[in-house]
Amino acid sequence: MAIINNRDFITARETLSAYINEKGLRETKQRQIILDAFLSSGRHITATELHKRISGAHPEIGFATVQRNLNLFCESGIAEEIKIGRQKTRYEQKIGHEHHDHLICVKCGDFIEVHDDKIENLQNKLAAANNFRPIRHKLEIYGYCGNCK
Amino acid sequence: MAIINNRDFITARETLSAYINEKGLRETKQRQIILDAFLSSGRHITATELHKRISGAHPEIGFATVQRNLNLFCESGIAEEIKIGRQKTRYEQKIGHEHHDHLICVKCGDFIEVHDDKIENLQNKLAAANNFRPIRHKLEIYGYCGNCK
DNA sequence: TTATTAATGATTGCCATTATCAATAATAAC
DNA sequence: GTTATTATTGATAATGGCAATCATTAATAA
Ligand SMILES: [Mn+2]
Ligand SMILES: [Mn+2]
Ligand SMILES: [Zn+2]
Ligand SMILES: [Zn+2]
Repeated sequence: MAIINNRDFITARETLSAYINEKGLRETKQRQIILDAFLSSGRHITATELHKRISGAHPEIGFATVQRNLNLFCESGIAEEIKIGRQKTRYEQKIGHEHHDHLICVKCGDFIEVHDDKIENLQNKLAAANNFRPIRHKLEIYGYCGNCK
Repeated sequence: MAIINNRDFITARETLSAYINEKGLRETKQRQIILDAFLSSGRHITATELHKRISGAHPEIGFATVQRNLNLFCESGIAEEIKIGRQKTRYEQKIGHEHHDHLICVKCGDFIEVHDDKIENLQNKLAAANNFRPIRHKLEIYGYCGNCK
C-alpha cells in the first residue's frame, strides 16, 4: 500500500539520485532500502518509526543511518520536516504532494491536510506589506477533529 | 522601558495572583522578581536570556526557578510559548498584546508581528469545511526582513 | 586491482528542558 | 507568636532527541 503512485516513486528516486551525483555522494544498499521504506510509509513518519519498520527485514541497519538519510532526503528536496511543539520531528514526502498546511487534532494527534489559495495569497500580501520576502511558511491549526469533537 | 503599560502590568499581576490562589500555590519573592523582569523585558525572550537579566541584581535566583515560573506564567495565561524549529523556547507576554502571527527573518532572526483578520476568518472557514473545531493556530512566515534582503 | 573517501553502525556528546531532593519559606492552624 | 504543613527553591542529575565521532566497510574512479 504505497502512499504515492509509481510515477512519483520513480521521480523521487531520480531526484535523489541527481542530488547524490551533484554532491559527489554515493548510492548504498542501506540508502536504497531506507528510501523505499520511506516512500512506502504513511505520511508524517518519525525517524524512530521508520527505523522500526525497517528493522524487521533489515535489523543490521542502524538508527543513525536512518536519521542521516532522512536528513539527506530533506536536503535533496524529496522530504520535508514537520515539527510540532517538542514532539519528535516527522518527515513528509514532497514528491507528488503539493504544498499544504495541517489541521492537527489535540486529542488523537491526527493530521488533516488542507490548502487554501486565498490564504496563501493573503500571506504573500501580508509579507509584502511588511517589506518582507517570504521563503516558506508554516500554518498549523490546532483543535478537535470530527472524530474527537 | 517597560514594554507594556502600567494597566497591563497590573492586570498581568492580578491574573497570575488569581491563578495562584485558585491552585493553592504561593507568592514568593523570586516569583515576584521573575514576573517583573518578564513583564519589563522585550518580546520573545528565552528562559536563559531572562535568567541572565535577573542575575545581575539577583544572582541567587537559579535558572530552574526562572524556567519553572515561565512555565507557570504560560499555564496562568499571561505568557505564551513560541517554538521555532529546535531553537530555545521563547516566551511572549499575552496581557495587553492581541493575537498575532510572525514573519521570521532567517538571517537576523528578527520577528515582525503581523495580523490579518481576513486570513484568520479564512482559517476558521477552512477548519469548518473539514469538520474541525479550531482552538488555536500558528502561522509563521520565514524569509528575509527589510534589513536583510 | 588499487586508491580514495563517503557511508555505516555503535557509541558518545550535546543541549534544552524536566525531575529529583534536601533545605527553605509561605500560608494556615492553633 | 508558635507550630504544622507543604509549595518553592537552587543545585544537580536525568531525560530525550538528534548530531558528532570514529574505526570499519564499501562505493566509485583511476
Ligand atoms: Mn501533511
Ligand atoms: Mn510576537
Ligand atoms: Zn482527533
Ligand atoms: Zn533580518
